[in-house]
Amino acid sequence: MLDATLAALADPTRRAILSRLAQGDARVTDVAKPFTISLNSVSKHVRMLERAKLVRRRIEGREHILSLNPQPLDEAGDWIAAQRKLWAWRLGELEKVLTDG
Amino acid sequence: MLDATLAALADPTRRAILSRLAQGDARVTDVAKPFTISLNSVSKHVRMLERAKLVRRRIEGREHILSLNPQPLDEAGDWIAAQRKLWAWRLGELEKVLTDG
DNA sequence: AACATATTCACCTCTAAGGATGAATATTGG
DNA sequence: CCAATATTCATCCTTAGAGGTGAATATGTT
Repeated sequence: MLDATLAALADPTRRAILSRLAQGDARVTDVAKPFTISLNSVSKHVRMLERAKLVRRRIEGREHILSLNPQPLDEAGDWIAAQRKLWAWRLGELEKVLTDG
Repeated sequence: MLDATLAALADPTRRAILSRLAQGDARVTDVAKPFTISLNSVSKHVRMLERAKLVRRRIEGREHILSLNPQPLDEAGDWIAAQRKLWAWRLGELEKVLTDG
């Protein structure tokens, strides 16, 4: 699942959509407002965020209300945190070898 | 810079390459060994990792030695951590409203 | 000089993503 | 019923990525 999550996060438009939703649930139109691109393009971005399960949609009449789902972000964060630790350890060992022995 | 970093991390082959390099510097050929795809394709993945500055290359004779650069990973990790906090806060507030208010 | 090794370059194919526009669908409000 | 609103569907264009193969380049070895 990391694939879809990280790919979804790689696009600045989608990150902006997520930031918007972090302030509260919103309709597709609301979310699209700040962008210069077409509503249709925003709709596609939203669909990708849904595919990555970062965003959920509930339909109320003709309005689609979007909300965040933190789970995939947690997973991605955990993976990166684990790598950070590994890398830091590895670079620390290297340092030891260079200075101490 | 987040764009390139997250896009680079979105591919499983590239994440595997990074994991390999976390165990120690290695040549392009070494890094390519576990994969069934061609050396050429791996070389291209390495180039993308370099573009994202996650990997550095030093040339020793005919060998290109690859090593990790943790900085972009730190930035990506920080962004995700910040979002996680924001989202958690937002969902916490929502919870309050639902139960208490 | 000749050969092997390490890596990239130049192309080609296929698929997916990002953008646009115009039409279709569903719902709400007079 | 009819018009406006909210959203997606269908289609098109362009660009980038992931994969492949074969040739080119550079270095090391005998």
